[in-house]
Amino acid sequence: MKNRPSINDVARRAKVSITTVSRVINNITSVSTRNRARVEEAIAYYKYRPNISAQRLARGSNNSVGLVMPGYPGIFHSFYAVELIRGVGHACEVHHMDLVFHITNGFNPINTNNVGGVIFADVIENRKQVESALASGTPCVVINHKIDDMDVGYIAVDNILGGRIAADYLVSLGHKKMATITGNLATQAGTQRLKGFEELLEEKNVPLPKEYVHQGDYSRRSARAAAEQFFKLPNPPTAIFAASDEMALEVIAVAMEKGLKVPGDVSVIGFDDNPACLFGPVALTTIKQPLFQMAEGAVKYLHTVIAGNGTAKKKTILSPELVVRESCGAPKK
Amino acid sequence: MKNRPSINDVARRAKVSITTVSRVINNITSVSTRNRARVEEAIAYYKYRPNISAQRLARGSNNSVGLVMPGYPGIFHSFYAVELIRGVGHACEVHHMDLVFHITNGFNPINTNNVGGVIFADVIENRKQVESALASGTPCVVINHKIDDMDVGYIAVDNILGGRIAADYLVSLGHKKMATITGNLATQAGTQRLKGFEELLEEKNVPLPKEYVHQGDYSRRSARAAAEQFFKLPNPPTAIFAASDEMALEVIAVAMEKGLKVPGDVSVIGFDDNPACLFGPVALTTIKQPLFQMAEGAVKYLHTVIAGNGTAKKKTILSPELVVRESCGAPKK
DNA sequence: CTGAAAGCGCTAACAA
DNA sequence: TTGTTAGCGCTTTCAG
Repeated sequence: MKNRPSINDVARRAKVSITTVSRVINNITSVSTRNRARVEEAIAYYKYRPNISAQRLARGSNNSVGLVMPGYPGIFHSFYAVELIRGVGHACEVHHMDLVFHITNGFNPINTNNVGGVIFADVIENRKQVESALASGTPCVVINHKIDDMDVGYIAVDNILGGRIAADYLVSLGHKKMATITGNLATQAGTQRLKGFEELLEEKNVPLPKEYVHQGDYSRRSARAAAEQFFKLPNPPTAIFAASDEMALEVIAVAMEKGLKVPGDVSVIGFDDNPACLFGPVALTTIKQPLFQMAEGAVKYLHTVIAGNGTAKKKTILSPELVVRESCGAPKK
Repeated sequence: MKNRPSINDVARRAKVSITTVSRVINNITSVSTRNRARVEEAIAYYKYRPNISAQRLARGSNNSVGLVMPGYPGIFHSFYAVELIRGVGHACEVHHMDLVFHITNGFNPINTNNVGGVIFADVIENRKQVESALASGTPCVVINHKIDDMDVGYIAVDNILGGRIAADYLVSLGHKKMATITGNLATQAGTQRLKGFEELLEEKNVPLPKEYVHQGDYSRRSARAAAEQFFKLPNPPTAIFAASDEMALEVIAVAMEKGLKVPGDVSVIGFDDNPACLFGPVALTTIKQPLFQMAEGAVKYLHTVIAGNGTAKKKTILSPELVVRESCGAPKK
């Protein structure tokens, strides 16, 4: 079927030993220019590419990274997941690593046997998986979830700060009645964005009544339910912080259906900085979270750990950033 | 670092030869119950998992599948891509195959060296990649693009039929002025949905003036531009067929911004059956395309080809289906 | 700077 | 039903 040229073919044609071929493949300098040229010629001639399985077997190490995504429904329809995949995919290409995908229910231990390292895209109920991966000696890094009680790398955004920034901005605009639609509270990002929001409001002595906090799950559907609740309230909020841009977009949609103006009647602020925010009827003000960079950072981390050279920073916290566009304004008098 | 138990450890503990261990790993029946039990005990004891690189090297075959996605901007923000990834990921899990990701610019030949087969998620300007993958002896299958002049498998939906179904439904509702926003016309799906739409209209003697055809690219942004054009026309259409649900959703959004009722003033029909269609202000009527199944089918195809047993159907065409919800009605008198 | 030789962990004839 | 033996294609000592 597939009958590829092997290192032997190349060596034969170049009239050198396979060792020499191996040396040029691996960029080892101690090869004479003459031999190097011959080998390169032969490689080109055969369009030779080393067999990775053989390399891995011989080297005893594996330069592929597993990306494990929690498989809850809807995860794949989120900007979050998709941006992560893009970022990880891109970084893997840059570092010449293979990307292997695991979509997990969170329970079965994932097979870390055939990857050099694994990236967990958030950790929800799958701590066990991280533990067992770690136990097998596989380098791990988790994205967007701080874990300080395990010896695992992470790269996360400061979600508490994100919640605070949102609240602070709204307060600075003069709002007194601010509501929030949380993310999935099973995720650390969800609880922490809420926490930051609450914290800052408390510091500013702005009350946050229970009916102003609606538990969402990052989905448009949950945002719609929440928004409808909010607008039905006898004393509706003048500003809404949604824990994801997709939810924020849905809030705007609901508001417009009800004949409310954004930001005239109600201000809306999101979280993510999803490019989709630019194209709706109102450009969304949001908290930018550097997802793509987190993904890249995770790959880089594994890359240096697997290569075993240099030291990789184990715990990284990135800062979110306010991006002001059109969806927030001062409250109506 | 990673010092895994090998087949030797297992054999030693079970007091059998490594061959026997190999046999139980590979579910070969000719092993006595006693030995099988011992081996299983040893495997459990060491939590042994075979080294895939070694298996692949020894077998000379590779059970991983590469998924190559065209890397044009926005691809990853589309329902299409995401659904495909989900489907392929799921099917790979079922078949115990690894999924390796390639995001390609369409030009560099993709490295098929380390995969047993490759799935092309559509083919745009990357025919060359398919050719070279095929030339290297790698089984290939392309999704959503019929290619009859190459010896490659495909699994596609009948997009011409899809366009026809949309037009037919609109006509049956009594519409005379129907417009369409096409998909990216560099994709086969884009041109064929348009073709089917045009075809049927012609058969029914309904004119399709040039200003009723707007070239889109599956993105919300392009749909917005198109919709604004349509609604500005002195004689605007009473129904719009968008080649993707995301575009259809945007058309509805624009319509509502202009104070038009859907479906009262304008009917909208999409393509995909994206679950997001259920949650907007108006549930979207659409043409369902079985993306998830296409993805699964592609994996199954490769699986049987790689395993080399049984015959796999090389060319598969699936039918799209009309899903009636709320966004289409009869035209206003 | 170069090559011979010994594996990496596993599968697959082939014998027994 | 079992084990012996040769590799799969590559890296890596170790001599030269």
